[in-house]
Amino acid sequence: MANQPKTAKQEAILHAAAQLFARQGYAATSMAQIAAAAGIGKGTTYAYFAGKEDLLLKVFQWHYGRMEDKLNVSIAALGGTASQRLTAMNDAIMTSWTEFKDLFGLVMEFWVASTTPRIRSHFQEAFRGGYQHFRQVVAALLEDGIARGEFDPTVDTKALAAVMVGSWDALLLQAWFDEGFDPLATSRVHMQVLLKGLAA
Amino acid sequence: MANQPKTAKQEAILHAAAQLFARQGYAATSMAQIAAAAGIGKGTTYAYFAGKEDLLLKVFQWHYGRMEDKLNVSIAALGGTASQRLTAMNDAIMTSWTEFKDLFGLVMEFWVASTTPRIRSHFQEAFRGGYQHFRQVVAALLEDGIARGEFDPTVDTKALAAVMVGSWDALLLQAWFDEGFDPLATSRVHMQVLLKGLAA
Amino acid sequence: MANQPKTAKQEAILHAAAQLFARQGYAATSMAQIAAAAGIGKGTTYAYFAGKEDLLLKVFQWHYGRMEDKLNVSIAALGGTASQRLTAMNDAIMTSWTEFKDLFGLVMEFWVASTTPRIRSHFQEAFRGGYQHFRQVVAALLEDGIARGEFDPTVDTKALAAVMVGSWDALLLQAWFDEGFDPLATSRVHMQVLLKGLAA
Amino acid sequence: MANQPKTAKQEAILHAAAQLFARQGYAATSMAQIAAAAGIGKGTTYAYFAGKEDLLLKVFQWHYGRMEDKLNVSIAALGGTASQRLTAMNDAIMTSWTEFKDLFGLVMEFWVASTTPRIRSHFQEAFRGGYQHFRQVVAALLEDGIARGEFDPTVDTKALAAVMVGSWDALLLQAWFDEGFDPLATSRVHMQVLLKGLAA
DNA sequence: CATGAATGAGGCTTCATTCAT
DNA sequence: GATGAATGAAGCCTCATTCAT
Repeated sequence: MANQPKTAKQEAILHAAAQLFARQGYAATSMAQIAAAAGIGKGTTYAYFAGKEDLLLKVFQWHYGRMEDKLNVSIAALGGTASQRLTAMNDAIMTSWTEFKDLFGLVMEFWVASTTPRIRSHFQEAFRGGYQHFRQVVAALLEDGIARGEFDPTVDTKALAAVMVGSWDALLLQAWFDEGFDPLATSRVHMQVLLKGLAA
Repeated sequence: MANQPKTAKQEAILHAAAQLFARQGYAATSMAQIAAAAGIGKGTTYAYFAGKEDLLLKVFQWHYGRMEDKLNVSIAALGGTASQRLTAMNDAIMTSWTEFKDLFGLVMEFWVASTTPRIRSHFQEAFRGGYQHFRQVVAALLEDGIARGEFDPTVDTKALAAVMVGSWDALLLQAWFDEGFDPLATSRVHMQVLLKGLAA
Repeated sequence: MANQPKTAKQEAILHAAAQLFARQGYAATSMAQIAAAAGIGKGTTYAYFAGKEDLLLKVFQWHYGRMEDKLNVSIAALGGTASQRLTAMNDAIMTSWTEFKDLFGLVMEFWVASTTPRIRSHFQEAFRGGYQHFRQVVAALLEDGIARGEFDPTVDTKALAAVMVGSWDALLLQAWFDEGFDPLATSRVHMQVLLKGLAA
Repeated sequence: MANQPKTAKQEAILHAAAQLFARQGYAATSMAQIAAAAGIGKGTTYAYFAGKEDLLLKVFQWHYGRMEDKLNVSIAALGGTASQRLTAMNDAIMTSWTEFKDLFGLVMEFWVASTTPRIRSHFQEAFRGGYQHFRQVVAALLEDGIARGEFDPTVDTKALAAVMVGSWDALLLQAWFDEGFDPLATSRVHMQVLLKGLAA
C-alpha cells in the first residue's frame, strides 16, 4: 500500500484535496475547488487521477501510508516493558492525530465512502485490512507482554487489541464534536486501567 | 428530543429515508428514490419535510430518540452490583445495535453530516449533547460503584465513561468493515478487563 | 364587459388575487397564497375560476369594468366648456389612480400578460378595445370643443386623444418608479399647454 | 452603464434571451430554450451569467445602454431651433423603436420585473435613473428654447419633459396592442400642439 | 359545496468530465 | 503536458391542479 506521489504536482493535488475534503466534506468539495487550491488548471487533475472517486481513494491511501509509516517508526523505537511500549504507542498515535485534528474529518469521510455502493468495495477492504493490521500489531505487543510474564495469559489479546485500536477512533470522534474533550488524557486513563486489569 | 412522527405517511418517509441513507449513503440517495420507496409522489415529501437536509436531521432525531428510550428502559431495569449493571448495559446496547446492523451506516452518515458546513451546527450540537448524556449516565454508574466500595475511588470516572461509550461506536465500526468481527464478544472482554482494573 | 362577481366568495378571491398580483407580481403569486388571503381552501378557487390564468383575466375584467364605470359617471357629471370637461376628466382619472397607487402594478401585470403567447389573445384584444374606447371618449370631447368653436378645427383629435389617454399610463408609470414624482400635477401642466396649443 | 458584452458567445446569449423574453415573456422562457436558441449547452449560460434573473438584468442594461447611445448620438447631431431639435429627437426615438417593434415586449417585461420583490431594487433604481436622465435631457432642450425666446418662460419644463418622455412609452404601448395604430404620426401631432401651446 | 392532501411535470442550477487549443 | 471553455446528466424543489372525503 505504498502509493507515494511521484510528481510534486500530484502531491499538491492530494494535499489540496485532503484539506478540502476534511474541511467541507467530500460531497461539498468540487473538483474546481481542488484544482484552484492546488494552483493548477481544472483539467489537469485528470492527468493524475482518474476522477473524483479515485482522488478520494488516493488521498486515503496516501494518508494511510503515512500513518502506517509513523506507527512502524514509533514501534521500532519502542523499548522497555510491554506496558511501557503500549503506553508509548497510545501516546504517539493520540498525539500525532491531535496535531492535525481537522484531518480527522477526512477519516469520517473515508468511513462514509464505504457506504456508497460504487466505492464501497475499495474502502471496505482497505479499512478491514487496516484494522486487522493495527489490531495485529497491538495484539503482538500484548502477547509479548504475556510471554514476558507481565500480563495475564488468559486474556483475549485480539479482542483487547480491537478495543485499543477502536479507542483511538472513538476518542477522536468525541473530540471532534466537543472542543472541551481531551482525547489524549482520556486515553491515558484508559491505558492505566487496562494495564491494571491485565496484570498477571 | 421527542420527535415522534405524527402521520403514518411521515413515518413511512422517515423509514424509507433511513433505509436508503443507511444503504447507499446520504449523497447517493435522491429524493425521488425516497419518495418511490415510501410509495408516494415526488412532491409529497415536501409536505412533511422542508427538504433533503431537514429529512436527514429528522431521521437522526427519530433514531436518536428511539435509542435513548431503549437505553433508559434498560437502565431502569438494571439491578445488582455496579459491575453487573455496567455489564448489563454494555450487553443491551451492543445487542440492540447488532440487531439492525445495517442501520449503523446511518450513524456514519450523521457523523459526516457534521462535516458539511451548512448542516454542521445542528448535528455537531446534537452529537455533543448525546455523548455528554451517555457519558454522564455511565459515569454515574461508575461513581455509584465507587460509593458502594466496588471500584477504586481514585479512578477518573468521566474519562472511563468516555471510553466505554466510545467503545460502542468503535467496535460497531470495526464490525461494519469486517463481517467476521464480533463486537458483542469483544466488548465483553473489554468490560472484564476494565472491571478487573477498576477493582477497589 | 360587465362581469360583476356573483358571490361574496368570488369577490373575495378576486380581491385577494388583485392585491397579491399587484404587490408581488403574477408569477410570484401562488394559488395557495391567494386562497389563504381570501380565507378559503386551496381547492375552492377552482370552483369559481378555471385556473390561474383565468383568474388573472377575471381580475382584469373586474378592474376594467370598475374603471369604466367610474369614468362614465364622472363624464356624465361633467359640465361647462370642453376645456373644463377635459381638465375635469384628467383630474378624475389621475386622482382616482393615485389613490390606490399600488394597484398600478396590476396594470403592468396585465400588459405583460399580453406578452405570454397563450394568454395573449384575451388581453391584447381587451386592451385594444379599452384603448379604443377611451380614445373615442376623449376624441368626442375634443370634437365637441371644436364644434363649440373652442378648439382649432384642423387638429387631429384621434391622435391627441391617444396622447392624452397615454399620458395617464405614462405618468403613473414614472410615479411607479419614482416616489418623488407627482403625476397629477404633471398631467395638469400637460393639459394647460395642450389646451393652449389647441385654442381656436 | 456601459456593459458591452465582451465575448461573442456572451452576446449570443443576450441576443437569444432578449428575443425570447420579448416574444414569450420572461416567465414563459426557460433557460433551456435560451441556451438552445443561442446554440450552446444548457450549462454554458451559467459561465456567463449568474442565473436567470441576472440574465434579465444584463439584457436590460445592454438595451438601455444601446438606447442611451443612440439618443446621445442623435442629440449631438441636432441643430436649428429648439422646436426643430425637439421634433427631431421625438422622431428619432419613435422611429428607432418602431423599427424593432417586437422588442418593446422586453420593455414591458422590465417594467414588470420591477414588481417582483427580489428583483425590484435593481430595476426600480435603473428605471428611476433612466427616466430622470431622459427627462433632464428634454428639459434642457426646453430651457434652451426658453433662453432663446422661443418658448413661454412660465412653463414647467420638468413636467412637460416628463410628459414627452412618457408619450414615447405610452404610444408604443398602444401600438403594441393595436396593429393599426401609428405611434410616430401620433407623436408628431402631439409635438405640434405642444409647441404651439409652448410658443412665447 | 368545501377542503387540503397528494401529485408530477417542469424549471433552475450544479458540477464531474471532456477535448480542442 | 496543461488548460479552461463547454457540456449535459441529474438533482432538488415549486406549484398549478385534481379528487376523495
